[in-house]
Amino acid sequence: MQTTNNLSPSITRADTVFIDLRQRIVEGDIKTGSKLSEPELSKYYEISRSTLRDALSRLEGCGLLERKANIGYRVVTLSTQKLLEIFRVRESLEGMACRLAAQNMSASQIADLKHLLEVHNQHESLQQGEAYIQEEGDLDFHFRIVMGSGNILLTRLLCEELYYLVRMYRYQFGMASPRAKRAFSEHHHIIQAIEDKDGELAEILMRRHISASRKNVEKRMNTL
Amino acid sequence: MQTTNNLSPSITRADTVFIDLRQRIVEGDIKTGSKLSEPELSKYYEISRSTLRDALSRLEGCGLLERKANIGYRVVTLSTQKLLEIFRVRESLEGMACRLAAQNMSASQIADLKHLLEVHNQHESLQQGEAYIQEEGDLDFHFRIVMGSGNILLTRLLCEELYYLVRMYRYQFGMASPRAKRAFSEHHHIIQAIEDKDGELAEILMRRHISASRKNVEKRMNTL
DNA sequence: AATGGCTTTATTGTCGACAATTAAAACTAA
DNA sequence: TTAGTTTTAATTGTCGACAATAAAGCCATT
Repeated sequence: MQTTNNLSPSITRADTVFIDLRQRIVEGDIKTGSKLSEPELSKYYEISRSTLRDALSRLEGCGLLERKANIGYRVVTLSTQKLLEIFRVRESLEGMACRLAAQNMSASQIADLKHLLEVHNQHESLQQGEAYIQEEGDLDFHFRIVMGSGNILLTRLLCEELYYLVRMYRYQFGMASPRAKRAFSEHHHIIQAIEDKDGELAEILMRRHISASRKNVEKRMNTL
Repeated sequence: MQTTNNLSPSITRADTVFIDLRQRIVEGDIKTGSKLSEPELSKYYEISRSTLRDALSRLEGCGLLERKANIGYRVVTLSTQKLLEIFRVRESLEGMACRLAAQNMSASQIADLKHLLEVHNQHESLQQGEAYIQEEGDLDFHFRIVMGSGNILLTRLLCEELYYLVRMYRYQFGMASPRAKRAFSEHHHIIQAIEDKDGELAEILMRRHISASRKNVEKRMNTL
């Protein structure tokens, strides 16, 4: 029997351009607030404007681009205000994700996550102050907990929309978090609550964890 | 000086089709899970496939359509499982919105909201059991609180993505909530907390309010 | 009759060109 | 020179057509 191959990638030109543009925007290669010229980009990627616009519309869906009728697409502008808004949304969504993860994560998933934490701890002690790896590790931790929630909608909102914005801020605002060790400890407490199947505590701890990062940004903002 | 008219609507063909399709999908005129034929729809609206696809891509961004490469767009399918996921997300996001609304809503905004509640109460006592008005009123209440949060990202996620899905479920699952009076009372308590600037309580009450709806669906699901 | 492969048809992906709108440049008048 | 207006150029919105892929129909074989 020929099973209807539901997992056929069928990668399309617009897909590859979408992924490449997304990376260039997140990493700041295409500057914040800059206008995207359709003729220019279609020439760059050697594709037609139609397929480019397909890719651009998806990037708008991710919240990385903004569009005005008859004017065109612009890369979103970053601001401390918007960053604080993201923290608020993450606090609520990831708090819920953590509560659900405590209910739904399997023993092996939890074991994997604990192992991941150990690996990150090794890295941290080896290359102390290496902010990049640290931050990527942090996001990896959060990513896995969201996946562990088993809530597809929640996962889509966080992993396919917000996290690209989060990475964009980290790249371009360069937040070398001074709370590395504390963050690691908080991660440890969170996973303990998940292991104990204490969803209520897990949510509280995750919310505090993210809220602390937000307050950290607010504090720095006030000193500037 | 000619101020650059930033508020020029510049309504485009794709915009009107987008809005019309959105309504037809939400109200079930275009059936859940059905495949959208681009040639057919472009003929129906008397537009080219290009501008139709523009509208469709935006509907995908709203979570009303799903797309597979080389296969096309389908209206999302509804399920109790997905509805429960929406409730979880709403519980977290609207809880946060309510907390922020308690901090940020102006006195006049709060007064307007209280007035709205009274109007809804009148309607409810006049046309008892008229589920439609009741449900629309409920969503209007939630809508205003989200707006009152002052968090643009939060507002975008809820009002431009989730609420259309919520209305779609209400139209097509026809949830004549048996908790009308209780819901009204809960709304009253929530706005009281907001008026008292008690963000923590406001969040708890809103979460309970939404959680109760979710449990209501879960209960009904078990009896079927 | 049912299954597997092939052919045909239809749909989506991609392309280039024209029309409508906006932004820039050039021009005129004070 | 500067403000306002007109003209020009560039960009986006829209269109129809072709190519690539998937679905449907057909035939042969078991």
